[in-house]
Amino acid sequence: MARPHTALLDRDRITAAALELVDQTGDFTVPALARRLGVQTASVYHHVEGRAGIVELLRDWIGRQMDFSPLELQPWDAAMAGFARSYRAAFAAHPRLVTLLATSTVRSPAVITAYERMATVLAEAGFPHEDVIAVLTALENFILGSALDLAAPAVMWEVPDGVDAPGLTSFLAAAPQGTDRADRAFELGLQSLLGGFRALLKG
Amino acid sequence: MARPHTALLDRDRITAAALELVDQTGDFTVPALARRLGVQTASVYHHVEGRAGIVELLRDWIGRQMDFSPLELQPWDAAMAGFARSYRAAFAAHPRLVTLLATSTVRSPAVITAYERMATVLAEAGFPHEDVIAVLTALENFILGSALDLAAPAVMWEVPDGVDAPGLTSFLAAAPQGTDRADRAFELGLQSLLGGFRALLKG
DNA sequence: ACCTGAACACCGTTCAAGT
DNA sequence: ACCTGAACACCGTTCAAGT
Repeated sequence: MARPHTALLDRDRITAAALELVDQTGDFTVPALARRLGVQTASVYHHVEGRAGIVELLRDWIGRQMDFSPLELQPWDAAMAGFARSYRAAFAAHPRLVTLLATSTVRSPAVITAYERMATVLAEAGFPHEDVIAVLTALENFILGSALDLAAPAVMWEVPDGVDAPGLTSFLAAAPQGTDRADRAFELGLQSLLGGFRALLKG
Repeated sequence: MARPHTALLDRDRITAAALELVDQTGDFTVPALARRLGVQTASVYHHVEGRAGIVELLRDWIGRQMDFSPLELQPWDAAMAGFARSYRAAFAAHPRLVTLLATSTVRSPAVITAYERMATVLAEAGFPHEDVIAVLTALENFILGSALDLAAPAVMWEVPDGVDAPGLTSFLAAAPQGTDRADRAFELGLQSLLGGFRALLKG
């Protein structure tokens, strides 16, 4: 074939195919990607910088799925809650993407801009300047951990044979199941964290 | 050679070698592991159930590094804080292990027992039984996210070229650097989360 | 500029053969 | 029971050759 008149490949098509593979299998390989796109493996390398480049495409993509308009809410803790929910919701739609992107350095322009806005909001709310980053990091850690929880199997704690954990077992039975379980833990944790942040402002 | 009189391999030696590789390179492969142990790749498979089995060995190992004696502290929130610090400290000693184990299902007998104790402590402290799991999950999510933060490069937010984030940049400069940065965020988040949990008990 | 086919070093896993 | 050597299917990446 060699160079066709209309390109067979572009970064958007690569991103979409990679996302499908991750959604379906939890991971992706370059050959599987090429197969799905009806193209040779080597062709993919003309559009991205290796497999790592495809992971970066996915990282950018998920950043662009987030709705950051809640950042304009008042007061500051409503903005923060809205941001956190939007962040987690993007991953909730593609839970298996989380493990792939779980290294925490944030580079995505959209997400950086969102954190810039959050930082400003926190400073205006009266948080000491030297604490702003710690507050944001703590929130980010909680969101990321909660996103990972979405990718986990239905049960978070699996009591192995020979281990006696009657309390845990009965509380697991009393707790919400399925999607509700992760949602409930996220909301309870988010409210608690924000409540704690509010207390910091007064202290 | 074939079967030697004293076995060349056992699960402990495999675990130790895998841990060294992860500490040094951030990952491990079975051939590299075998090389380090002076053994053929195939030999490893007589002692573990594939590469996944080695990951399980590491998961068990890290669980056994945690000191759960703080769980006996009074009151309940001191126990919870001690547990969280012990959990994170184990990963702090081997930060690159976190990504490898970041899927959240907990199976390790030691860690399950610790959560059993936590669950009991929370119920005795007065938390509604249907909320116990959500409280534990929220804490676990925060700890896991914070552990991932330990494996991240020094900078959590990397402002890319062309993006303007003056606030974030200046707050990053005002915040603690290096190890202190992650420690500070963890402690601030932990205190906030526990503060929020305390408020739940009163409401 | 973009796609192909072939090549390379590497990985996870299995298995018959040896003690 | 435990280790080896060889084999297999697979992966990430490169590169010369074609349009």
